[in-house]
Amino acid sequence: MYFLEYLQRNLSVSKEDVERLKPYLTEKKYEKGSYLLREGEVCEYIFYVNHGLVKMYAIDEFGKEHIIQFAPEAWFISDRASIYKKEKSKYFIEALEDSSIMLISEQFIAKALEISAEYRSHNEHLLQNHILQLQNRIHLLLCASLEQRYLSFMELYPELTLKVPQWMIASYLGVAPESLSRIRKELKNKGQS
Amino acid sequence: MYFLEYLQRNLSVSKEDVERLKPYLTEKKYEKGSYLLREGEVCEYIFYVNHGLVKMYAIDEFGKEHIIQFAPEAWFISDRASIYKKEKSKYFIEALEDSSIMLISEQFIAKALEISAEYRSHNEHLLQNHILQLQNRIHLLLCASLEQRYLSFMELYPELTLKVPQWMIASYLGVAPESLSRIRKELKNKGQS
DNA sequence: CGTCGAATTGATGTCATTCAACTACAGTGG
DNA sequence: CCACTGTAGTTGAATGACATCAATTCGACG
Repeated sequence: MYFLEYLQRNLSVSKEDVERLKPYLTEKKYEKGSYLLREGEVCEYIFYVNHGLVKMYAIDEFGKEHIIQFAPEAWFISDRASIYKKEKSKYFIEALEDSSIMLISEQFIAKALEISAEYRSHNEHLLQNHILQLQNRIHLLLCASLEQRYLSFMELYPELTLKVPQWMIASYLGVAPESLSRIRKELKNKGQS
Repeated sequence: MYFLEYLQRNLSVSKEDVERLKPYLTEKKYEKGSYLLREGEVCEYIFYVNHGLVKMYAIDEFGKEHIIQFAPEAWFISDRASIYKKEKSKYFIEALEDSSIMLISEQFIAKALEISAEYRSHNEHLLQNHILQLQNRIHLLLCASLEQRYLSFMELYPELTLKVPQWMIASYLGVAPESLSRIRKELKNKGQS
């Protein structure tokens, strides 16, 4: 159970505590193409990717997909808006590969916050990090050229640059796949000259 | 002291606790056009707007301003990335009107977290809300047309639609002021017909 | 009334999108 | 083993949306 390893490594949670928390966790396998969350459902879990790869995306009024986030191994992903406000989600979360996912329920979080001061600060750390991520994304969308955004994508997700199809990266960056293709060509030429 | 009112109203913090926390707070007046934070400085505070109006923005490589957030009365604003990681900020925070700002130091937050379980959940609430805001912004930037973004700006900041100059709204939306002007014209025509 | 910044408008330019054609490659079934 | 199919990626041409530039109007304020 990779998530519990993660907990023990990062938080030095005792074995007894781990045992007490286990009932609030579920490990679930998802096949490639299956959904962790669908638009219109209320999100119930924070998902931790033990193994595999997952994307979260929205569909716009024209039926176009816009990728909000990727979550490779050891990342968290979730629609916090939906969990927090018990609203229907606007997003899909879908497995891009066969994946093993840890479903972290609200009860788990409540219990863990209660038991462990360390978990409290860890939870805050996660929230803070999420904010940094999102703020950085906004910064890039507002201030940076497509080229810069692509370069910083490769920094953020180096493993993914080769693994996921290019049209998904384009969707994440907010451009048409053809445009990304042209940018990559330019970058190649720059690199040579 | 409006922020303390806010605390007492939202958190039923006792008077004694308020007294204990006061030393970690500063109220400061900022004149229109003065800076709460400059690019390159490390942000030390969460700012709470007792009264007035404030904007946070970045300057891109061409010298263009991009507004990340507005904070009217009773809003919080800060560069959490800078506070949290003790990094130099990429942002400016500037008063758009003469403003009264509460400077909330990290010591304040640490103390309050220690003293009050209620403050802990309040703090989490703030972080969650910030995430919702940011995620919504990203959603709009990726999925929505300029027109939709403008409409949802007016929903989010109804007071500001008239108060702040249009070119700032354009900057917030990520377009040229001329483009926003044309969109507004279209909206007017639609409304009539 | 004159000045300055903001907003509008029109003309033009630029960049990304769209559409379509074509290549490359993987998987399928004869 | 080879055609058949579908998906991804590239490329070119046409289109469209927004940016830019310049001129003008509007409105607040001294």
